[in-house]
Amino acid sequence: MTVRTRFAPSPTGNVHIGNIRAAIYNWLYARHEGGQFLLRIEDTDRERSTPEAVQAVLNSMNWLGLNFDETPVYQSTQLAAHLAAAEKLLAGGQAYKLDKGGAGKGECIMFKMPGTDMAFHDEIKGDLRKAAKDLPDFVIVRSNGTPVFHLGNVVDDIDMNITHIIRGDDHVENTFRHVAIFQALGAPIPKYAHLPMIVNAQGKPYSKRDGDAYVGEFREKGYLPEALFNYLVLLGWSPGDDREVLVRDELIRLFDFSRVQSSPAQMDMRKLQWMNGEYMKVLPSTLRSEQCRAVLQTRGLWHDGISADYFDQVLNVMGERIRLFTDVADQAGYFFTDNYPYDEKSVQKRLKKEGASESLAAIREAFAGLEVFTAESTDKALHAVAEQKGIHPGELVHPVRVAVSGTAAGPSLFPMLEVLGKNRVLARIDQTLKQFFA
RNA sequence: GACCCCAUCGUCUAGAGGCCUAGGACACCAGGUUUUCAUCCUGGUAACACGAGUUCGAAUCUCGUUGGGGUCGCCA
Repeated sequence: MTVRTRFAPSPTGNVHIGNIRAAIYNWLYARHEGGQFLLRIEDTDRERSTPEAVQAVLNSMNWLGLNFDETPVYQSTQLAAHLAAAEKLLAGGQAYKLDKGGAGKGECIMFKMPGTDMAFHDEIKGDLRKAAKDLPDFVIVRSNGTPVFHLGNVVDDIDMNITHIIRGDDHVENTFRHVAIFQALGAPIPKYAHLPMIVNAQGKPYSKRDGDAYVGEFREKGYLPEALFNYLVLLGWSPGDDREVLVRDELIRLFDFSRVQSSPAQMDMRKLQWMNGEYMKVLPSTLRSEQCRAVLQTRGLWHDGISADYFDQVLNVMGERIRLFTDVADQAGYFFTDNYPYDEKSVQKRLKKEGASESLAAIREAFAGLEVFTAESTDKALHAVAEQKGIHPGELVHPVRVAVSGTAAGPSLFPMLEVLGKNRVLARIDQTLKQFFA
């Protein structure tokens, strides 16, 4: 029998990182086994389900490359099947009608638990059991005639021939109920795997307040889907050796429940960033520049005057300093606007110094006289000035860097000057002289 | 509160009784390279929650304690 897994999100907002990891594990396992990965939208909570939220789910999955097989099932269309199952249970005596009273709600349909102790095997947690007294009957159809989650969930899983249910830890308790329904309906019981939760930096469950918890936010912050995918897989699973940067095909080949952790894991944004850098290193340059340009556009730093050649040079000179796409705006914005901010600390350290203005002025003169303005020629010119003034080249390098970029950190100075070009460099030195030494 | 689950460096983890004076990665610190930053190289700090057992021997097995988490809806 071929393995069939599913991701069954309820579309009620953004896609949480914990949910998407469950989706990833479902996807990985199905691909590992050569089976199918299905999508079911559990949109029966009419109050909260919105088309936008459904689209958010689809977007997140698509971004991460979680392709699904077959047509997605919208749970709201399965109402008749759910109610038919309830009728069957009623007819078989495994369910009964009851007026639980209160607020004049009328009769609902209760599922009758077997009345015995229950147990099921979890692929990650091992054997889980529960005493009969802790397994009370529960509502499967509301008094208004609509099916409850437990019923719909199980009926749909039967309908979709799901063989493995991989979901969050928070469903462990539900599983006893679900197993009972499978049995009552005469359906084979799927295998279960409950994933530990992902907690925030305080070790607490993620809440709305925690940023970074939604898939879309990682995308906006400039992360690569491959990096997030790799990182998330490693959050709760390891291949058993020391490898960490594993491409998708390797993950598919290696993934296995026996190596899934059973304790909760914390996100470490710094490690995620490191991993993103690893993937950034091997990203084809056309994709890299496409994404970088998109960031500049949304930040309002892009304009038509930026030539493809200039843009290429900037990205080239920035090199591996761009670990996130947003770094191009955060660290290299001065390449795209003359109105760049001066970093206060850098100014204090490199400009507000004895002789800095004279040095800048001297360099400006030397640069102005250059016929060709390249990394080599500016390098030569700067060293000549240093020698002439009898100072260390660094005394000139640093002020020039801060003058033309506003910051003390950045690419090698001379290649950077070449990219900026003579006109810009001279104008920026003038501007700096005027602003800080006038 | 009841029931269930979990517990190795700051974080993610390796470890399925002797290979563990506990390994790797990120982060951090120090040094080297780089006239800045980053990269890169070298080195370093840092953990088996606690207590009893079982055993010749326990991070690994058992029990307890403590701490954390999940669930207890006519939400999903």
